[in-house]
Amino acid sequence: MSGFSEDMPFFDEPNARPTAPSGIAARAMAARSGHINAPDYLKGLNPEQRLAVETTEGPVLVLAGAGTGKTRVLTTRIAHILATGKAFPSQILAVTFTNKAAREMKTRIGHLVGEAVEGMPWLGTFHSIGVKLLRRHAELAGLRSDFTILDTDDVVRLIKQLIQAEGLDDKRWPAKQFAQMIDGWKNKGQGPADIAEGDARAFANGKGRELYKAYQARLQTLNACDFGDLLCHPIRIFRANPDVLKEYHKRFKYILVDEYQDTNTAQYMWLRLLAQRPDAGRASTSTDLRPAEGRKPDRASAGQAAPTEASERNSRTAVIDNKVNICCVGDDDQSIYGWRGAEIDNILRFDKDFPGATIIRLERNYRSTAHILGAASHLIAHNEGRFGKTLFTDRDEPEDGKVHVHAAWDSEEEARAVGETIEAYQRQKHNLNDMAILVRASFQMREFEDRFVTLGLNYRVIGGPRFYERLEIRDALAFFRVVAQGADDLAFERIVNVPKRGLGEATIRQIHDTARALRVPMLEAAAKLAESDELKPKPRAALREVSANFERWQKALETTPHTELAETILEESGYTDMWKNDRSVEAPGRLENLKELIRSMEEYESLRSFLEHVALVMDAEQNAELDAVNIMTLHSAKGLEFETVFLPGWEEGLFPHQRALDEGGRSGLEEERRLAYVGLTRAKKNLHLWFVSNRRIHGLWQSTIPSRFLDELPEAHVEVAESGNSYGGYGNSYGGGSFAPGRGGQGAGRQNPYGASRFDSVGGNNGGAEKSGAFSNTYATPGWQRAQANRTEATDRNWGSRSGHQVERIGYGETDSGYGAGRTSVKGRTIDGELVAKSVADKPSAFSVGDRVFHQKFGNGNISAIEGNKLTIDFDKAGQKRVLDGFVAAV
DNA sequence: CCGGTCTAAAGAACG
DNA sequence: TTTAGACCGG
Repeated sequence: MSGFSEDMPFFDEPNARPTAPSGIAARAMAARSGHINAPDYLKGLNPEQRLAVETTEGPVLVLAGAGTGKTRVLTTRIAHILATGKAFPSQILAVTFTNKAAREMKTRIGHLVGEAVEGMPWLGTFHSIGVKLLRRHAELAGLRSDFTILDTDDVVRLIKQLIQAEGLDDKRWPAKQFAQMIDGWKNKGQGPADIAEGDARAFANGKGRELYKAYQARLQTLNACDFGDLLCHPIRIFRANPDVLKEYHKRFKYILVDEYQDTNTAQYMWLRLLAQRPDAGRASTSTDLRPAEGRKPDRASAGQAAPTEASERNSRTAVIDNKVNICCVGDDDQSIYGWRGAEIDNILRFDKDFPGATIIRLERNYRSTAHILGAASHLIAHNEGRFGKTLFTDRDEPEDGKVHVHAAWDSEEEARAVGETIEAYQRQKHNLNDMAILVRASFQMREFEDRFVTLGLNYRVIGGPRFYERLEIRDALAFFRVVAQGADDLAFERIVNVPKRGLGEATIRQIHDTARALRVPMLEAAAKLAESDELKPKPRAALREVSANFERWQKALETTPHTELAETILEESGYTDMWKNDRSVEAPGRLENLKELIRSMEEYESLRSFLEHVALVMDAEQNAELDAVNIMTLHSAKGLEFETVFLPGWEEGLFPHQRALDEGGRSGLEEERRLAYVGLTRAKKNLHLWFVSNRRIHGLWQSTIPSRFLDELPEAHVEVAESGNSYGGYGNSYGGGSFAPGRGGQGAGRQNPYGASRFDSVGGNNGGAEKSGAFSNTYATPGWQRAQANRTEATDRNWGSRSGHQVERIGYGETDSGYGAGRTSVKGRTIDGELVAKSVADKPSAFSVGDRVFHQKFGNGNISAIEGNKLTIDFDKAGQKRVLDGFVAAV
């Protein structure tokens, strides 16, 4: 058992019996004696869910559509395995992607099974389980078991050093870019030797592979690894050490994977290694697969008497012990992380990877209204690469409204209208917490925030930078890291001159060189240098102090409680003082955060375990008390649900995003469509989509055309609504419905869905007149016409500020670009009839400085400057604006 | 070492 | 338009 240290008991099963509490065990036994009295935990499952829970043996793929009870199935399945005694908690490997999901599973299993979950050591994220494996077998990967986990920021800094060490220009070859490349390789499970020649050549004049190698070597000397290594190292260890792998084969009787559609190639390989059995599929009692000594093959069959169907299946299992009991749960239609390395193919070819797999579809949706489901299903049906599921619901309540599509003139009006609609809901006694605005790109948030601040409407931004990514937290952690792991050069470099001690670039360079020459960590090298006379007095004294500090702290590590030590470190290093003396607006907040950091340390037993959790699982807490509208990206909305959902920005170029189309082509478009599907299916009752005619992108006003996804919504489930403006008189419109009633779709314009849109004539003045005839369908209603007429005339109200307004930011320091005043309108553009539109490269403008031009929104003006196709124009009335040259005409 | 100035880039983000 | 990062001068 190489790699298992004494203090990490590994196959330490409780002797007596599975740890399911007696209550559950009793219920499980009752279940076995007949099907009439199913245990409580199975009650309330629909037939498909129940099948997914009870099909414990063999490979199973559960295709769980949005809102079909996926988590319930997963947790109940684990509870079922435990309750029926098929496995001990420690014999179940259950992986998720996020800490949140892992946490939720833990608590929900806890509710089902009682306290027994405490014994589920292998329920966690891919990464946390990866660390666990790697700590056990660190030496097989050339690491010590106290290795450090570097985050993205550390990695980039490290790579930058390497690039410079290679004598390369670090501006021409940005470290960030290379970090992403490495990440991509690791997502595919590729080491330096495995990467494609082309990839290796693409960076740093063909030095890509070398750099990658140097990077890995550097990590090893630092006794560190990056996130990707948490998967790749175990894979390599398993491959090179069959005996180690075999132990895990024996251990894990059941494997469960959440969100399987999001797995990347490395995760897939990792799972394959753990799931594969040397002679899988063949009934066998081969010695190497026998359970560990001192244990019966299967408690359930061995220990319980009644020969029921369940126990029979168990005894069969005991014979075919090498069968792969892997259950993957996911939804191919919600695969939205291809850009992060996820391989939707993993889920699509599950039955090829695991022959004889049972595929179970969960299509009964418990979340949304029939209209919402209808809209979402119809949209996603436009994708080709999918299993094909259709969500359905029994709900058919007359008061359920259709999906609302709104048009607005520009993004300001959009934010205004959404705000009004939210207030209207609020007057109907809806909680703000039950509402969410889901955007495609985070820069869209800005406009809503501005608006809500003006309105005094509480909101909360979810996502964004996390707690431990803040400057002060990262600094503090760097101190702790050096104390805990003296070889952590990156951390050392980060704080050696914090607060400023006069240790500039030159001194650090010198420490670096000394460390290299002596082959010791920088901390040690610094200590040596401080004693030598190679430095000038000033840096020498400073360095001496630093190394004395660390020496003292490292000694204290063994004797002092870690929270106390942490406080001492921050005090003695002068770090807290540094912020106390800082008079910037952020300083008090930073001090507060440091306090919070110390507070959160109390939950861990040692500095080391705390550091590991910080790297892997630390989230910013959010304030659920406050009633506030939720604002987040579509990506971070996956897995959530809200009573009322607003989806702004459904325009070509933004959604689907142009870059997704340019880089991903057809599959990029399909992923965008899945993202749209995710957005639609977040809504339980009310769903509002918005598109605008004008949006400012990177400071330039551009006209936009409605998203093709709008055209893909079925008319039967959609109605076009008047946009909220000052003419609407929204106050009491909900329930009564001032939205224009649709007439039932005739499907006009379906033949050429992407060439022209039935929204063309309403989204803006992009050639509406000539087109409207061809699209006289549902949307040619009086309400719609009115909305159009009003759209251009929308006026500002006198918005007063409300007292008690609160804003919460989860994370901080958003860096979104925003929109200012001024609007423009534009002539229409067409996109390719092909599904994938290409962006147009900047062409030099045909205009010259001084030309007199006309702009639909701003009127006449003179061009004062030209950059490529971007014009700066002094308008007679509207002042100076920057617009794209396609949007003006010569006068 | 600090602070002002210039430039380039600006999609989503898990651990 | 906004922003972070590099760059330069004091």
